[in-house]
Amino acid sequence: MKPETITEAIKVACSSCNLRELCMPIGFNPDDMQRLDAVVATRRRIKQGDHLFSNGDSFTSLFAIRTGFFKTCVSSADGREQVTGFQMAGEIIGLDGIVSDYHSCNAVALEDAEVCVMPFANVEDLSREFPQLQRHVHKIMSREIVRENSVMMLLGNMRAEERLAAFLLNLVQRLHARGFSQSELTLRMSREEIGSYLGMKLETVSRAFSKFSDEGIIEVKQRYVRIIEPDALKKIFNPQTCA
Amino acid sequence: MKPETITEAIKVACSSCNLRELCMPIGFNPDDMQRLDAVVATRRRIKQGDHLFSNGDSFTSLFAIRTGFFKTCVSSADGREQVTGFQMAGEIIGLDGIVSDYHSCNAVALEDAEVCVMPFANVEDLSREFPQLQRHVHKIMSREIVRENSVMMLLGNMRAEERLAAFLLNLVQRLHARGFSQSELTLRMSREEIGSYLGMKLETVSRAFSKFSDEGIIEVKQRYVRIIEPDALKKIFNPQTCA
DNA sequence: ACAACCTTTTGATTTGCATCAAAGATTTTT
DNA sequence: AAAAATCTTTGATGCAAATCAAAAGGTTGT
Repeated sequence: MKPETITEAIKVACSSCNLRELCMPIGFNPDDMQRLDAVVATRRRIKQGDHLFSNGDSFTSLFAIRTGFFKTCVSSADGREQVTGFQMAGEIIGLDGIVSDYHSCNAVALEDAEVCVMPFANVEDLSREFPQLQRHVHKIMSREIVRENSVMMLLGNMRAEERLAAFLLNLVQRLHARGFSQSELTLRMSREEIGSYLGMKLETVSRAFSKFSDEGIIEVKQRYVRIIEPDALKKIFNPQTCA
Repeated sequence: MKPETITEAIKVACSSCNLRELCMPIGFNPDDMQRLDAVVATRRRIKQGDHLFSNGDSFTSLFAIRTGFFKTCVSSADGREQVTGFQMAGEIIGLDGIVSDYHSCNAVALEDAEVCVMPFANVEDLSREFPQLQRHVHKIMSREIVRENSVMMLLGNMRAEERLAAFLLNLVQRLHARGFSQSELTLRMSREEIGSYLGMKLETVSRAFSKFSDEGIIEVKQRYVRIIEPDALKKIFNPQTCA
């Protein structure tokens, strides 16, 4: 492949993924845009199952997912694992590393992936010059805090089926925002990983899938899921507003 | 009280609380320090039980707690409440509001409190001038993300007694960092609020307290708690490393 | 000082999910 | 293409925590 072709491919991808919001906040002139490109130092490919970073690794960069799908997880000292999130194209991972200069979680590719490596020093330098970039970095971190707040609500207050309904609705909504179907998805993670994220065992996840399927709310075939009755899912997740 | 006295009190408080890390990152010259004081616009007193901000309020400022104790919590549409954190002097609340310009949680004073109001526009403006302040703001947000990761581990993987042990150890450690006792504390929150934070019912919290007390690990008298055997608590929280 | 209210503790019972177990389904390896 | 490994489903059983209930302890208001 010619270098020109690669560059072209990059431009197309950046302008069509959420990453654009980080790399090129709206309202920049071409000169600024060119300088903002400097935030991305390199690309990195990660094979399915490989770690992008691990607990204890020193922190230098944030990563913007170009393609692929990741999970982040933390481990307790006695080996229990908690999946803290699933990330897809356009999302940023590595924010956990800023506070102590080393990562406190693992980021594992659930399928072959490519990320843009953004050395955090670059991000900070450019943030001081471009208030829009600065604001954007702050929003990304705040968004993650708010997301985790709602996961705490799930884990602390919701029952198994409510958790799975919320999970499916969230996943399909994010996929839809990326141009995929509102009703169909292929799960990139196992029942066990879903369970770890939602604080339940893989058998319970499987049973909840089967229950939804029996009720005609979804169609499940292994990792393929089709949402037949989105309103029923919303009602399970939140009995009040959809009653 | 004379104005001079107030100013003096402020200086003393700022240099002795964690807030200093935000207002005056280490290594600044006196001129810079003076400009950094501009980040704090005003003070605000909040009475016990009052809201510092509520879900839906428009976001303009971060708040640094000078004195007092807060809880933050989110509510589901059908009224279930999840406490997402307890905050004490020197800690920053309001980060949830950055992403969408309005708050997505409630901050409630658990005792009479005073906060420094830091208009976020000021924070961002000064961050662009002072890389140390910029770095500090990033670290504060990252720290919150990492904290929430570990709460997810608690909620997803730990049993009731492990959660309460972790909670007590975390509380006493933060109090100790503020000059309080390593072994004694007075809880500012009810059993119900502890339970909401830890994903369990108030009766379960009470039973776990009683169990620890029966085992001689702690002494409990209502909201007074004395930690008699910190190592036993650590062992409950994490069976492996302290075995 | 008393009444009203709220919080905490403790006991009895229920239940949702975990655990244990085993059989299919799917993917990977050889 | 068979064999091995992994993932998923489903059933039977057990248990930790929720729920229901009531009393005791503490706080607030008049």
